[in-house]
Amino acid sequence: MSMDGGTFARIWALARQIPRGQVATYGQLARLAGNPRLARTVGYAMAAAPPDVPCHRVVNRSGGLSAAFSPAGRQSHRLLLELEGVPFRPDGTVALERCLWRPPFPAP
DNA sequence: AGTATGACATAGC
DNA sequence: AGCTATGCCATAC
Repeated sequence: MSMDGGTFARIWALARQIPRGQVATYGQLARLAGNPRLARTVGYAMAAAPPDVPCHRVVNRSGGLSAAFSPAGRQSHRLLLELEGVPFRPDGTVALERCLWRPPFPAP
Protein backbone atom coordinates (compact mmCIF):
# COMPACT_ATOMS: atom_id res chain seq x y z
CA MET A 1 0.00 0.00 0.00
CA SER A 2 1.32 3.34 -0.82
CA MET A 3 0.75 6.53 1.00
CA ASP A 4 3.10 8.15 -1.38
CA GLY A 5 2.30 11.78 -1.77
CA GLY A 6 5.56 12.51 -3.47
CA THR A 7 9.12 12.26 -2.38
CA PHE A 8 8.88 15.55 -0.57
CA ALA A 9 6.01 14.45 1.63
CA ARG A 10 8.00 11.46 2.75
CA ILE A 11 10.96 13.64 3.61
CA TRP A 12 8.77 16.14 5.41
CA ALA A 13 7.32 13.37 7.55
CA LEU A 14 10.82 12.46 8.65
CA ALA A 15 11.81 16.04 9.35
CA ARG A 16 8.80 16.38 11.63
CA GLN A 17 10.23 13.62 13.81
CA ILE A 18 13.27 15.67 14.71
CA PRO A 19 12.87 16.62 18.39
CA ARG A 20 13.21 20.18 19.51
CA GLY A 21 16.77 21.07 20.41
CA GLN A 22 18.21 18.49 18.09
CA VAL A 23 19.22 18.50 14.45
CA ALA A 24 19.52 16.04 11.58
CA THR A 25 21.65 16.09 8.47
CA TYR A 26 20.42 16.00 4.88
CA GLY A 27 22.15 12.70 4.30
CA GLN A 28 20.63 11.27 7.43
CA LEU A 29 17.10 12.07 6.33
CA ALA A 30 17.90 10.81 2.86
CA ARG A 31 19.04 7.56 4.36
CA LEU A 32 15.91 7.28 6.45
CA ALA A 33 13.85 8.03 3.38
CA GLY A 34 15.31 4.96 1.75
CA ASN A 35 17.88 6.46 -0.60
CA PRO A 36 21.19 7.80 0.66
CA ARG A 37 21.53 9.61 -2.66
CA LEU A 38 18.56 11.83 -1.95
CA ALA A 39 20.59 14.15 0.22
CA ARG A 40 20.32 16.88 -2.33
CA THR A 41 16.65 16.37 -2.84
CA VAL A 42 16.14 16.72 0.89
CA GLY A 43 17.36 20.26 0.54
CA TYR A 44 14.72 20.92 -2.07
CA ALA A 45 12.11 19.40 0.17
CA MET A 46 13.12 21.77 2.94
CA ALA A 47 12.93 24.73 0.61
CA ALA A 48 9.37 23.77 -0.29
CA ALA A 49 8.40 22.62 3.18
CA PRO A 50 5.15 23.80 4.79
CA PRO A 51 5.37 25.82 8.03
CA ASP A 52 4.75 22.82 10.25
CA VAL A 53 8.03 21.28 9.17
CA PRO A 54 10.97 22.28 11.37
CA CYS A 55 13.28 22.70 8.42
CA HIS A 56 15.66 24.74 10.55
CA ARG A 57 16.64 21.51 12.31
CA VAL A 58 18.23 20.20 9.16
CA VAL A 59 21.86 21.01 8.50
CA ASN A 60 24.62 19.66 6.32
CA ARG A 61 27.07 16.98 7.27
CA SER A 62 29.55 19.49 8.65
CA GLY A 63 26.95 21.13 10.84
CA GLY A 64 26.93 24.07 8.47
CA LEU A 65 23.78 26.14 8.13
CA SER A 66 21.90 26.97 4.98
CA ALA A 67 22.49 30.18 3.12
CA ALA A 68 19.14 29.81 1.43
CA PHE A 69 17.19 29.19 4.60
CA SER A 70 15.73 32.65 4.42
CA PRO A 71 16.34 35.98 2.71
CA ALA A 72 18.32 36.93 5.79
CA GLY A 73 20.62 34.02 5.20
CA ARG A 74 22.08 31.68 7.77
CA GLN A 75 21.70 34.35 10.44
CA SER A 76 18.04 33.56 11.04
CA HIS A 77 18.75 29.88 10.71
CA ARG A 78 21.22 30.04 13.56
CA LEU A 79 18.88 32.14 15.66
CA LEU A 80 16.09 29.60 15.50
CA LEU A 81 18.44 26.84 16.53
CA GLU A 82 19.88 28.81 19.40
CA LEU A 83 16.39 29.48 20.68
CA GLU A 84 16.00 25.72 20.98
CA GLY A 85 19.24 25.36 22.85
CA VAL A 86 21.23 23.89 20.00
CA PRO A 87 24.94 24.22 20.79
CA PHE A 88 27.22 25.94 18.32
CA ARG A 89 30.92 25.74 17.73
CA PRO A 90 33.28 28.69 17.72
CA ASP A 91 33.36 28.59 13.94
CA GLY A 92 29.60 29.04 13.74
CA THR A 93 28.72 25.46 12.87
CA VAL A 94 26.38 23.29 14.90
CA ALA A 95 28.03 20.98 17.44
CA LEU A 96 26.56 17.85 15.93
CA GLU A 97 28.15 15.60 18.49
CA ARG A 98 26.01 17.24 21.10
CA CYS A 99 22.67 17.55 19.41
CA LEU A 100 22.53 15.20 16.44
CA TRP A 101 19.20 13.47 16.34
CA ARG A 102 19.35 9.76 17.02
CA PRO A 103 16.29 8.33 15.32
CA PRO A 104 14.74 5.18 16.75
CA PHE A 105 15.65 2.00 14.96
CA PRO A 106 14.14 2.16 11.46
CA ALA A 107 11.25 -0.24 11.74
CA PRO A 108 10.84 -2.55 8.75
C1' DA B 1 11.91 15.46 -23.82
C1' DG B 2 16.44 17.27 -22.96
C1' DT B 3 19.19 20.55 -20.51
C1' DA B 4 20.42 23.13 -16.54
C1' DT B 5 20.25 24.02 -11.59
C1' DG B 6 20.87 22.99 -6.78
C1' DA B 7 19.33 24.04 1.62
C1' DC B 8 24.33 17.61 -0.29
C1' DA B 9 27.72 13.58 0.07
C1' DT B 10 31.85 11.10 -0.77
C1' DA B 11 36.39 10.30 -2.61
C1' DG B 12 41.03 12.25 -4.10
C1' DC B 13 44.89 15.30 -3.77
C1' DA C 1 42.99 18.84 7.65
C1' DG C 2 40.89 21.53 4.08
C1' DC C 3 39.92 22.28 -0.83
C1' DT C 4 38.57 20.40 -5.53
C1' DA C 5 36.28 17.45 -8.51
C1' DT C 6 32.60 14.06 -9.50
C1' DG C 7 28.20 11.68 -8.57
C1' DC C 8 23.08 11.43 -7.69
C1' DC C 9 18.18 12.62 -7.83
C1' DA C 10 14.24 15.46 -8.30
C1' DT C 11 12.48 20.05 -10.05
C1' DA C 12 12.10 23.93 -13.41
C1' DC C 13 12.27 25.88 -17.97
